[in-house]
Amino acid sequence: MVRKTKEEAGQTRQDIIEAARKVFHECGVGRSTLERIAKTAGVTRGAFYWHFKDKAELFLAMREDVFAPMIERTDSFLFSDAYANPLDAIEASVSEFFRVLEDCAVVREVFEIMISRCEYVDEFASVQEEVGRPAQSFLAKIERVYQQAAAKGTLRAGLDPLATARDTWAFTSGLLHLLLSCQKGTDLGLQVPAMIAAHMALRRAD
Amino acid sequence: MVRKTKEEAGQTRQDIIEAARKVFHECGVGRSTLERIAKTAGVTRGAFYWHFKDKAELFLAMREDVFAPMIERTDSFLFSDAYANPLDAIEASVSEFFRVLEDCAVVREVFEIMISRCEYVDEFASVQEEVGRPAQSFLAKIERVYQQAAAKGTLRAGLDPLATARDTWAFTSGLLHLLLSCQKGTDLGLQVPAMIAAHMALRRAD
DNA sequence: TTATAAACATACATGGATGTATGTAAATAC
DNA sequence: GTATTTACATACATCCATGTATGTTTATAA
Repeated sequence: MVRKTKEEAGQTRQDIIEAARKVFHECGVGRSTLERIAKTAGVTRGAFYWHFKDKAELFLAMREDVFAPMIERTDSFLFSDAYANPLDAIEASVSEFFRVLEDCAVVREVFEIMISRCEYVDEFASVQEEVGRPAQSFLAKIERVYQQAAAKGTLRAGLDPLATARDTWAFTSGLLHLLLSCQKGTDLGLQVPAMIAAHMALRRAD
Repeated sequence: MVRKTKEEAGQTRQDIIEAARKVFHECGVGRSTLERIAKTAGVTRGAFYWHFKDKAELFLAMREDVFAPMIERTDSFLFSDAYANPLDAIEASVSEFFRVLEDCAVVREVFEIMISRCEYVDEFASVQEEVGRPAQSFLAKIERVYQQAAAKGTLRAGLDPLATARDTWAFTSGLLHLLLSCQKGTDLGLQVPAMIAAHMALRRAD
C-alpha cells in the first residue's frame, strides 16, 4: 500500500496543506516542524518532500488555497452591475470580505497565520511581496469604482476618488489587522458592519 | 577585565538591545540566535543570560525602549491645549507619529520587527496582547478628543464621536501596516501627509 | 505483461541552538 | 583590607530539525 492513485495522492497533498494550516496556526510557521505537520496529516516527512520543496512552498500553497477564492468572491461584488450606486458595490465587497473572515474558520486561520504567525525574512521576504500585491490591486480597483461613483454624482462633492480610495484602503487594512492581531478577544467583531457602513456613509453625496 | 562598573554593565545591556534590533530585523525574531546577537553586541551569550532571562524578555526590552517615548510624544500633541480645534490635535498627533516613523530608523526597525518579523505564539502570545494595548488606548484617547470636537462644534454635523474615532483608529492602523509590510518600496510614504489631511478634512465641520 | 516511474516510508548524516554549570577577575560593600 | 558579589566568559550536556539517500510497493503506460 505504498503507491496511491493520482486521486489519492492529490488528497494526501490536500491533507498536508490542511495539517500545515493547523500546525502553523498553533506553533507559528517558524516553529512548525515538518515532522509534526506530516504526523498531523497522517503521513511521514517522505510524503511532504514528495509534494513540496520546502516549508515556504507549502506556505504558499496553503495561502493560495484560500486567497484565490476570496479575491474572486469579493471582486464579484465590487464589479457587479447589480448596484446602481458604485459605492454600494464597494460597501458590499468590503462587508462580504469581513463576513467571510468572521464565518469561515479556515480563512480566518490563514489570515491570522499570515498576519501574526509568520516572519517575513529570507525565503519569506518574497512571500511578503506576494501578500502585498492583492492589497495594491485592491487600491487600484476601488479607485476605479470611486471614479465611477464620482461620474455618477453619488460621491460626496469635493472628494477626490484616489484620495478617497486610499482612505478606504487603509481603513480596510487596519480593520483586518486590528481584528486578527491586536484586538482578538474584544468585541470588535460585532462593530465591523457598523464601522463599514459609517465609513462609506461619510463619502456618499447627500 | 571581567567585572565592569554598574555604568558599563548598563551600557552592555543597551548594546545587547541594539544588537538584538539589528539581528531581529535581519533574521526575524525566531531565527535570531542568541549567539549571533551576543556576537553583534561584542559579548558572549554569558552576558546575555546575565541581563535577560530569555529571548522574549529581550524582545520586550527592545520594544519598551522605543515605545514609551513614542507614545509620550504623540500624546503630547494629542492633549496639547495649543490647538483651538481638537481635530487639529488629532491630526498633529497622527502626523507626528508617521513623521517619526519615517525619520527615525530605530523606531521604524522596531515596528517592522513587531509587524512582520515576529511570530506571536507561545511566550510571544502575551507579547501580542501588550502590543495591542496601546492600540486600544489610542482608540479611547481619540474618542475623547472627538467628543471635545463635537462639543466645540468643529466636528462635522451628524458624526458620532465613537464611530468617527473607530474609523480613524482603523485608518491609522492600516496605514502603519501598509507602510511597513505590504507596500514597502512603493512611494506610499510620500502620500502619507496628504492621506492624513484628507482623512481629517472629511470630518471637519464646514 | 512487463517496464517504468509514482508515491510514499525509512534510515542516516549533519549541524546548530538552548540552557545550565562552572570559572574568574575586578568592583564594591563593610 | 578583606569578603563578597557582580558581570561576565567558557565549557558542557542535550536535543531536535532539516535534507538527502535509499528502499518498497503498486499504479500505469507501452
